[in-house]
Amino acid sequence: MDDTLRALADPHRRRILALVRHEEMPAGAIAAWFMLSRPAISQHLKVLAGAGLVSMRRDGTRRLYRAEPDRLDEVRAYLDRLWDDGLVRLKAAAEAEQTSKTDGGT
Amino acid sequence: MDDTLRALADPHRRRILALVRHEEMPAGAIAAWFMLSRPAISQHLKVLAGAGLVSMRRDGTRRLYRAEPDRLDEVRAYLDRLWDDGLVRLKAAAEAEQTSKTDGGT
DNA sequence: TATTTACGTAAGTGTCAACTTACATTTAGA
DNA sequence: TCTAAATGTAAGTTGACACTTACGTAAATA
Repeated sequence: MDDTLRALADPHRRRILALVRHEEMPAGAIAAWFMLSRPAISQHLKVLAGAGLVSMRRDGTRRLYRAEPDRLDEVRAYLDRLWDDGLVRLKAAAEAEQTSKTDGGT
Repeated sequence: MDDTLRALADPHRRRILALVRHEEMPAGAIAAWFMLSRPAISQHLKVLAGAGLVSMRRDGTRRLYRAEPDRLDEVRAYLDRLWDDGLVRLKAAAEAEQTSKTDGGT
């Protein structure tokens, strides 16, 4: 979830998500919409894929990306719980331990 | 919206939000839950306040913080639009949520 | 096999964000 | 007014991140 929210925190990545939300699109076509280098887009796509927000399939030399709605639904569910649920306190404590483990040195 | 999503991208700030989601809490009490310096928490609170996710009121020397649910509702609405340009999925979510409480939405 | 096309990866750089300690500010009370 | 308590602000350091250019890789084609 942490990866997902960090991925969503970037405006360029949100634009990419909007582009591929309903139809798959090759990386080059995505990059064409931005005034960034293609490698930059490639790196953004990698972040989005790592967060589970997009999926990829090969088509010859091209790579077609498509949004993954399930992941965003999970974000929505998480935000709902963050607000309404009492369980979040426990989860927050759990994340605290996980933070100190994986995120040992910032 | 950009400020809000960046604010939510930090695990410490999400923990703070969970702590003050339903009752106001002084800054010191919030900081007591973390293994961070109080200035660090103070800065996080500033970010959250700047994003409109928490509000503050003075009580003597203390400052009581409280979550602002409206802002998170806006985040959810934004994510809905990001996916479907709103409409279908938002309507379904609204109807699903209508059972628990009445929510006007935007 | 050599070349072209489409794309990812590596390496390097500048900027920003999340901490720290030290100090300033505001309010309560003796 | 002086002190103590609660908190915010300033200044500085470190690490992460979003870029860039240069290079590597996989698939189609001649």
